Amino acid sequence: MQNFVELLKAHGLKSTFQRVQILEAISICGHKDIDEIYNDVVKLHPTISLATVYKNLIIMKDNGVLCEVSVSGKKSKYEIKKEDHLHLICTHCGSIEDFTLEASFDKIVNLQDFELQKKEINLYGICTKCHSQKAS
Amino acid sequence: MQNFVELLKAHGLKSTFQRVQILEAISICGHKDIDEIYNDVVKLHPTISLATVYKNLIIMKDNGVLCEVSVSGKKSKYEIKKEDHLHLICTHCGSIEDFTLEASFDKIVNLQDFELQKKEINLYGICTKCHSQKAS
DNA sequence: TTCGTACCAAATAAAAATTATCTAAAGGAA
DNA sequence: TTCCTTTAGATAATTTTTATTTGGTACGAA
Repeated sequence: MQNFVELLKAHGLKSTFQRVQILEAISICGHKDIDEIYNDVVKLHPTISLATVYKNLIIMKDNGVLCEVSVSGKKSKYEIKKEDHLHLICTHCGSIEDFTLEASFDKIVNLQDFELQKKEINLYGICTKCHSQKAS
Repeated sequence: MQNFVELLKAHGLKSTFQRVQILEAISICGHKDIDEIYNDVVKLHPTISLATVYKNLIIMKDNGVLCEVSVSGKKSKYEIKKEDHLHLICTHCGSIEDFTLEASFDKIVNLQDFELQKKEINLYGICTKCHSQKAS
């Protein structure tokens, strides 16, 4: 359990009951999509609006508190930002497990007790073309 | 330029004008989202319905003709299925470049003339729990 | 304290995206 | 060609996401 009040302030965001509840909900299992988050928070705070959850997920993502995990064919999951890591995503039950390792990719794949079906590696950044345009 | 008629049949799908046009549109730049595909195809075939594009993307994905590339914060892109590879996604212009390499992850990252911001590695498969349930 | 400002939540409303339904037409095999 | 099955197109319905409006609350300055 982290101190989410401080986490929010450290990123320049006001700490509100709703934001802390959203972060609490995510931290329970590490990854949740918006419906799971809303369903969790609404139990503790029945008047919360789904739009509030949308807005706060976006603002917390933009300010580096959260990361969005794009999952093929499903709604994005959100996780509290931490160092880069792998996601082992089960195509059957949808569970996501984190896996931090600095080994080579082949090593990772062979080590796992996980029936691998698909590897998805996306590197986000600024491409050469955009980089040179920014400089000029 | 591939023979998309044969590709479809090889995956047990009927070859229709619309499906071939969708595949042609994707193959031009390698990755397109649904709006880009629709805008391309509608020029050649003005009566095509957006729902047709949706339906065909899903069916061609389910039958292994296409892959969905989840892009954080944007609509999924679709690509014609091939061997696993990296995606270099520019957060500025949205361009996607394929990068096939069997080197270690660190090597890949350092080699690139690409200002890396975020690594997203998702491995899809069947987790241990689901695997044992299927066996029983 | 009393304003004024800024930010936020909630409640709609609105817009956008996706899926379902139904009928006519096209594809593929005999 | 003929038949059967699948698909496309049109439309409606649903779902998802975003925008707008209103009211509340915290904070600082006067």
